[in-house]
Parts: sequence; structure tokens; C-alpha cells
Amino acid sequence: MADGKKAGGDKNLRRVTMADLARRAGLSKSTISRALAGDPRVKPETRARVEALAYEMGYELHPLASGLATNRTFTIGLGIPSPPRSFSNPFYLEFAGGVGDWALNQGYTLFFAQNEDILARTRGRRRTVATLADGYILTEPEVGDARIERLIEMGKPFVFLGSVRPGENSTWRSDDVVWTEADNVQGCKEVVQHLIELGHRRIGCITGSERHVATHNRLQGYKAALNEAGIALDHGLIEAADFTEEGGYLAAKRLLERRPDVTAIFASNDQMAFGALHAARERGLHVPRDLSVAGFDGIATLRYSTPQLTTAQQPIYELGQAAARLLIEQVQGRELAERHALFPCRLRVGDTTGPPRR
Amino acid sequence: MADGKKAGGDKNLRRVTMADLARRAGLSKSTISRALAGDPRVKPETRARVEALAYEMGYELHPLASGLATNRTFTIGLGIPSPPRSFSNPFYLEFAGGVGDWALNQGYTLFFAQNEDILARTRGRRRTVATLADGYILTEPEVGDARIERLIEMGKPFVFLGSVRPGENSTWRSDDVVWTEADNVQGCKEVVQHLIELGHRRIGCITGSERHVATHNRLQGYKAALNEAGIALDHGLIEAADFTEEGGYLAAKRLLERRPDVTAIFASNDQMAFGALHAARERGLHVPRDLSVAGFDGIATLRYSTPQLTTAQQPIYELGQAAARLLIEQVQGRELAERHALFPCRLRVGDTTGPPRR
DNA sequence: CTGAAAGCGCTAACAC
DNA sequence: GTGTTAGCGCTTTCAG
Repeated sequence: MADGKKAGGDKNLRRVTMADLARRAGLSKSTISRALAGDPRVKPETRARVEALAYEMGYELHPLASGLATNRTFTIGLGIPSPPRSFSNPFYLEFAGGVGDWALNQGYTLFFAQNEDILARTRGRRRTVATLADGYILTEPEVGDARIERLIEMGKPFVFLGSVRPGENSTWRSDDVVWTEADNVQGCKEVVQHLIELGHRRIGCITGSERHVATHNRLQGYKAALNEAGIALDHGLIEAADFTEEGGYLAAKRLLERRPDVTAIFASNDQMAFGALHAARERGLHVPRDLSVAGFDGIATLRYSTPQLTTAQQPIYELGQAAARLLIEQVQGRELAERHALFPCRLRVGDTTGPPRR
Repeated sequence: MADGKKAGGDKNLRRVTMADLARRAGLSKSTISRALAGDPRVKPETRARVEALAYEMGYELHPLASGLATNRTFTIGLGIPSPPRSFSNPFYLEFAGGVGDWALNQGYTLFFAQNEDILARTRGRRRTVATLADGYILTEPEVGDARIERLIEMGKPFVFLGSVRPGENSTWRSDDVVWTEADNVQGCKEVVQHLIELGHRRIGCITGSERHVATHNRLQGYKAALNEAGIALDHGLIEAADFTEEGGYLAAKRLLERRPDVTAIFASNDQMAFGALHAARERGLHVPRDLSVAGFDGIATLRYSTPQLTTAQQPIYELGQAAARLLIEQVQGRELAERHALFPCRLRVGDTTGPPRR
């Protein structure tokens, strides 16, 4: 009974608890708890006394204990992208910056959780604090995203980065889910329109993976632009990839191999566009003289790059802030004015697009 | 007694607990706990039965409860930069990427905590899970950093990004503290040597804020280079700023105003260098013809920028990984092979430096 | 190999 | 206003 400490970092000082304060103050734990929580029922002078004592004794609220009792942790979880993308991809980090700035500012702690930890049928193994957040921000929505049923079942509020789309047997509708998004259809459409205006007719399209909602929306923008311009859709010009630079590189290579007649490539995100630039260079094609390349996203990494990539700018940081805002409002039980926050994209013409070679 | 739920996200389904499993399995809570934890004392077939049941009933370990009992949370906290810098500054996000990739990969959850939450004399107010991490990674060490005493007192392992330096009445020595760092002195020295080799003699230096250790180390690199080249130190060429782009801009402006004779500016991080480029442009100075500008860090944002900034590249992402590794090893109670991880910087000559105008 | 019981630190009815 | 009493869900001696 000497010093009954557990594992963890404790050296030998026992943590000061409310019981200690109660003893020293000659009050009950409840009163201490109320005083510290600012409960109006406790007499102002008592509260002052307790606060002073707490400070003096170096007392600190134990968040786990408090959380266990109240079922709130004042934390929000941010889902991280799944492979082949990673935590540290530029788009994500910029988004996380917006989320983090907002959340911390509101007194919430932000943590990162693997998507699987949220879905987790953990079989009781594996510990993670992930299930404990007051709410979640999730990225990379998939068609018929299984996380949604799960989250609804958990009863925790959540926000998606990107609009969602139900699958065959989803029990929810897109409108029910709270999300924030830059208008992918409009943005991609503008990029492709820009290529068309330059005179391109055979425009390759590198898409993300089939299962992501964003892939479909971006492809839709591509198709819409062609359609409006009266250009027939040519499926041979569409090449699937995975939103990574490497994937974009490989896709562009395949495309250029198969269809040397393309005069422009629209990659549905900047990283793939960057990969496509590589592929073009490798084939000895000059950009934009021999081939135009355009992307989508407007990631900060490439904002100062040379050559300037033509792209549509998503307000990435603002999306992060909006996601955090929508989530925290829900967590605090406030009624949401709007369940969706849709931002426009802005076409940014750079040096990688020009008229097709004659 | 109908459905005694608390606040939080719970809709109406009660969470499956170990007690539920115990009841259904005809075992005690203790056995369930042991079985799920993989305790060798429990009979293999019992364990299998429990695991199956847990899976079937959708049981999940409650991390707060578990954490409260064991005093370990399997989370690590990452301190965020203090104003005027922010969560979303490029250097930090890239570093966080390295930390996050490593930590998540090791089964740890990463969360962000305001530096104050760690120091926190909270007076018992303000909840945050911050005090609960199994360990911390802290950034922006200051001279005589007060967080260190606090962390030692808490008995939690921690790692600093950047070497530390004790103050007047610090009770610790730099060697006692675990840190990871890119060699600031060497890196900055190389940058300044590069300027000297180009022929510059009056080289301005824009520093970070006085209180940060990094500021001193970088200044030391600057001085060392001058010294070796036999150039007398001119204090009038040194201008203090705060590591932000805005701060760098203002400092460069003041410097150019006061000392129009400078032919080169070494800014002790890239963001300030970027600000200095602005200031130069504003004064109608052509870079590098009229003025050379060099930075330090090698942030990703500027890695593809135009003009290419001359700088020294820190292995930022790797520093993040190293920090996470050093921390997790400590958390797991393993003995550290080395308490410090020092990385070299690599000079990257860009387009912003050239010989001084005659 | 399994169970009983105490306890981690805090909160929330419910009394007085 | 303040105290009493149960928990929150899990882990861990201590028995057997």
C-alpha cells in the first residue's frame, strides 16, 4: 500500500485529486466539482476559496475520469486518408490546417484517427481513443460509404469533406449527411472548358479511383464541358488512376502510349497532373506546345511552382474551417443553419496549357 | 431507470460492455478482460469463445475507461506552434506529417495540444485531454523552456523538435533532454558561406525571436561563416523578426532602409526570406542582380517556387518521423540508443542569389 | 485457470 | 448551498 502506482509515466508523485481538495477544504467532492465547473448553485465565496486552493495545490481535472463520467471529451477526430494516399499529402495537410486552427481555437483538441478505427469491428482488441471523440470529420467519401451507417449507429455527429453518395443498399440519403465541399463539378467543368476554348478536342482525362465520390463528380464536370461544346465523349480517352502523383504518371504514360493523338490532359487532381507532366517530359513532349496539362485542387505546394500548373483552386483551408465549424456546432447541440457548405472553385490559368499544336 | 443515458452523442443504444459479455458468457468481467487482453493465464478455448462473442455482440473496448484504469492512453500529443506562427505553417505541417505517419503506423493516436495546455496551471477549469497523452512532442523550444520542468515533474516522456538550452535557473541540461534536430549551425553557416563565396561582404541577417533556441543557433551559423572568412561582425546588419513572412517583410524593409549598402540578406527561415523578396521587389530591387536573398528550412511550399529560393534543406519529414520514433520508444519503456537525433542540412542553391553588383 | 471486490477520478441524481 | 451515494467501464490485486 506504500505507493500503489500503475504503469504509465508516473514517477512517484501522486496526482492531486478532487478528494484531496475536498479534504483540505472541508467540503465534499461534489461541491468541489461544482465549484470548479462554475455551477451557479455554489456560493461565490466558496467557489473562490476552492479555486484558490486548486491553484495552490496544483490541481488539474483528469480528462479521462471526467470524460468517462460525462461522456464528452472535448475532442474531435479527423479521419486520415487511406493508402495509397497518406497523412502527409499536400491537400490533406492544408485541410487539416484549417480544421486544426478552428478546432483548437474553440477549445477542442484535435486528433487523427485511421478510418478503420472508426469503422472498427475491433474484436475488442486494439486500443484507440478514436471511438471517444465527440464527433468526427471524415475525408474521402466513397460511394455507399460504410462509415456512415456506423456513425449514425454510434449517434455521434460527423461531417464529411466532400458530398456523399449512397450505394445500392445505403440507408441514408446525401441530404441527410452534413458535408462541406468545393464544387467539383463546376470546377472541373471550367478547367475543361478552358482547354476547349484553347482549341482542344481530344482531351484525355485521368480520374481517381472508381470508389470515391469525388472521382465521379470530377468526371461529370469533364463530361459536362465536352457535352456543352458538342464534343462526343470518347471513352478511350479516359484513364483511371488513384489520386497519387505516381498513379497520375503511370496513367498518363498509358494514355499517351495508346492515344498519341491527345492534345491535352485533364488530371482530376494536381498531384496526378504533376505526374502527367513527368510522363510528358519523359516522352519528349513539350508542355504546353505539344501537350497541355491541367489539374484540379490548387494545392499550396504547387502554388509557387514552375511551370505554373493550370488548375481550379479549391478553398482548401476554408473547407477545413467550415468542416470544423459544422461539426462543433452539432457537438454543442446547436441546430445547423445549413447542412452543407458548398464553395466555388476558381480557375487558375498557368503555363501548362496552350493552344494545340497544328 | 428506463434508459439512463448521459449527454454526449448517444442516441438510444447502450454501448455493449464487458459486463454484458460476462453475463452472456457465464464468466466474470475479469476473465473477459484477461481474455481480450491476451493474458496467457486464460485457457485458449475460453479466449476463443470470448473473442467470438465480443465480435458477435459488437463489443468495443472503452478507451477512456481503460485509460483511467491503466493510466495509458496510446496517444501522443504534438504541441502546436504559438502565435504569431500557426498550426498551419508549412514547416509545421510537413513535420506533423512525419510524426503522424509514424505514430499511426505504430498504433498510436496523434493529437494536437496547445502548448499552454501542457504547461497549464489550469486552476481546474478547462477540460482537455492534453494532459493524458502517454508522451509529448514539443516544438519551438525556448531558452530555459519552462515546459521542460513541468514535463519532468509530470514524469511523462517527451521529445523536442530542436535542441534545447537551459536558462539562468533551469534545473536540467541540454543533454538530459531528448531532441531531434537538423544541424542549424552548420546549415546556416553553409548558406552564408555560399553568399560569401559569391563575393558578398555586407550580408544582412534577419533573425527569429530572441527567446527561441533556433534563433541563436542560426545566428551562430551566420557569425561562424563571417568569422571564418575574416569578415568583421557588423551589428547594424542584424535585424530581429519572428519567423513569419510578414515579420520577414517588415524586417527586410527596415534593414534596406537603414542600410542600403547591403548586397545580400540571409533570412533565418524560408518564410521570412519570402517576405524579404517582397520587400526587395517593393523597393524596385532586382533579385539577385541588386540583392541576393537566401533562406533556411527548405519548406515544401517553396520547393517548386519561382524564383527558386536559395536555402538549406532540413529533412523536415524525417525529423517528424524521428521525433515520433524517439518518443514511442520511451513510452514503451525501451532504453534509448541515443538521446538526440541530429540530421545534416543540405545547401540548395536557387535563383535568388548571385554575385553582388559592382 | 477463474472469480470477487476494490478502485482509477469525476459527475449527477437525489436528499437535506 | 452542500453532502451522500451511485455509478461511468475497465483493470488488477488477492483468493482459491
